Amino acid sequence: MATFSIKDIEAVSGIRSHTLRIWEQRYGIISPKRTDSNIRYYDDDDLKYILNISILNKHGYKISEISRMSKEHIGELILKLSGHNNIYDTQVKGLMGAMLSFDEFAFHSILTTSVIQIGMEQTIMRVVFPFLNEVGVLWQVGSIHPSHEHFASGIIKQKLYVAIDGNIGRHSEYKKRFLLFLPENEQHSLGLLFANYLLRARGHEVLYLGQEVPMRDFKDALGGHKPDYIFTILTASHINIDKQELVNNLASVWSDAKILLSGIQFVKADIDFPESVRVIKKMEDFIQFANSISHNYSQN
DNA sequence: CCTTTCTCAGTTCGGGGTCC
DNA sequence: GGACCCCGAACTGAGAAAGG
Repeated sequence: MATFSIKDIEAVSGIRSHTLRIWEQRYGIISPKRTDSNIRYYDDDDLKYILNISILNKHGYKISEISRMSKEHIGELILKLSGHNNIYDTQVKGLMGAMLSFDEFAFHSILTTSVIQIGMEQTIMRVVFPFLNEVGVLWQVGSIHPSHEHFASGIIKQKLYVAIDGNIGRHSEYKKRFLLFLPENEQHSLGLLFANYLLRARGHEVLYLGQEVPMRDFKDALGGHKPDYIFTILTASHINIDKQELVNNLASVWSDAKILLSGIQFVKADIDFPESVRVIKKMEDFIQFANSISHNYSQN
């Protein structure tokens, strides 16, 4: 079971640490365990409970009122709120709680409800990415296990696969050909998968090679597919790769294609980008680009 | 109806301890 | 040694209740 410092709780829940202490003192609302030197630490259940309290509090419930509610009642109210409004923070906190308790049903239903309410794209942009951002905060401070991240990203990927499936073969007359891949050792495929979905939803043809693609296999795929665009993402800082060489290789390997690069490692890299290369700084920019090449596209 | 008082919730301050 | 944590007390602001 993971443990969290009061600072971790503050970072994830948005509740200031002194406020947490005063809640504890005045309302006995949470009673974290203490180290031998009297420092508070919180477990998964505590964090989930605090996230729920924070949601109710933001929806106007008084803290004194919440302190008198049973955990079951709080759970019921949260489920109601997640289902009946589209304030994204509620969904983000809900996903966090579901992840920490490995509650697959809750995780699925929050995502599904959101997709029904605001569509797949907005769910990814406004709920999933902010959620992953918060996971990243906990990840950096070492407060969650890899299993939590795998659990969450597994379900999110599953949702994306289903959504992608629904668009297979639906090509528009203005379709462009895309080749999507991740360089060797780059593991974070969610962004690429989302790009796959965005493009297919707009009627483009996508050859999705996924992660761990060696350059020679990549070259084999090019001849058959003849892409108009090649898109890749590089985010992981630990990858020992010559980025300039990778960029040069990509620019020369299929000269008919434009190269689209995204991910922090390209965005902040000190590289000479050939003319055919375009760096996409944010996912919003990719969506804008995808819209600009997609005639008559309207979301959802 | 307006002012005063009370209640609630969050913030600030100061002093001391713990951790890295 | 500096960042972080703990605690209690006092302060602040908003809103509700009381009362003249």
